[in-house]
Amino acid sequence: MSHSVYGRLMSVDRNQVLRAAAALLTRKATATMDEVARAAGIGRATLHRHFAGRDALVRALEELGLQELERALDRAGIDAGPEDAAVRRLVAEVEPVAPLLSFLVTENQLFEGEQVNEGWARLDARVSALFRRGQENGVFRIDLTPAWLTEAFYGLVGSGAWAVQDGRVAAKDFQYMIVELLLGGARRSVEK
Amino acid sequence: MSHSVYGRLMSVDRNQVLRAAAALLTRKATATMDEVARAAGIGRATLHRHFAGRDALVRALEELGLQELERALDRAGIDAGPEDAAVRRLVAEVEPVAPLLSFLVTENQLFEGEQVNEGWARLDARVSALFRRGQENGVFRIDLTPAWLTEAFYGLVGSGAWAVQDGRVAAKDFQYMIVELLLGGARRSVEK
DNA sequence: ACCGAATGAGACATCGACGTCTCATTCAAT
DNA sequence: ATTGAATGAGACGTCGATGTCTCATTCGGT
Repeated sequence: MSHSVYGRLMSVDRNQVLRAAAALLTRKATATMDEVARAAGIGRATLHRHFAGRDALVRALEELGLQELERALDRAGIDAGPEDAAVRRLVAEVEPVAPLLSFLVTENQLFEGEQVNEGWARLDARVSALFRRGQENGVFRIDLTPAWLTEAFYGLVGSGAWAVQDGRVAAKDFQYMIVELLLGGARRSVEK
Repeated sequence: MSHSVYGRLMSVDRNQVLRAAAALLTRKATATMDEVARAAGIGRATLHRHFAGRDALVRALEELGLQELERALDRAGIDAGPEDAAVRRLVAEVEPVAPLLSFLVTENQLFEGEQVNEGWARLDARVSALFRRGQENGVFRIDLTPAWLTEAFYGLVGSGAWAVQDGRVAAKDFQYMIVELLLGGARRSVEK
């Protein structure tokens, strides 16, 4: 018997395949199943053996992304300390998942309300709660709704990921650019 | 002879078809040519008579979007007066085109550098120049590159459009939410 | 060295969307 | 009323991607 991680025989690392798929689909969202397979270094048939179809693959990616995002939220310690610092930590932790997040957000827009993974709601709730707490503690302005700040957070992370990908922004500046704009805005401020 | 606008016989208003297509594709980027035709109230055959194929349709939408964006830039009077006020006017003028802009930006990401309309470069240059001028005049912070501010501008406009579409943000708050976040950021400021 | 699971390569049928074409019909101009 | 352009509906054929299947091969465990 050669049982491994989940009690199943596995020569190809499911998680590694997902990584490769994420890396490719992040750059080319319309990539073929065949292209995904090649990118993962496996045959198309094998890819199908692990993921029933393109849908299943995307769902698995969604699951992976949500897990990593939740973990990023955990590591960032969203619920403790000054909220602006928490946002800093959040962006830092989210950076590695940024491209995947961007892909999934775009992909979700296509679903047009079919059946959205409830994980997104939980994620939104956590991020939104951070901004709300910051408002209650007088750290964030109250005229921008938590829902919008959450949305803007996703948007900026996505924009940042693409900007880095296209070389319009240096990878090392990713965190700084996003955090500074999200927290401080573009206008020159007397404080700080 | 029934010559009309551009010297051709036209029963269907080409521009109106483009509007309908934009409205639909904005919501459902993967819409079929048939769906687009139905949305425009015409037959699929007629749609093909006006736009050789899906590519041609998207290109036409790109052209339309670029024209409207350029006009929005013109109307906003980007080159005059305080730069922060100019950004306000810019967002206000861009709002009607926001969904289409969002669609085109996403669509362009798929092209993966094939042949991008040079119009985007011109647009980027104009917006970027606004931010740069603002920096030179001490209105905007200099630690955020104009390229990134431009990118963030697109991103926030897109996020805003989707947030409104999904009802997460009130349509009337669109401009305010974007402008305030882009200019002032989320952090509570002593000034203002 | 052996055995069986897992893989890779390819063949195959299917399906959806596309692009083209035909033909009857509508409609505006004359 | 007549004419011709333009449209709508539908029939095709085509193509790319998908999903399934088979079979030879590889590879790890024993």
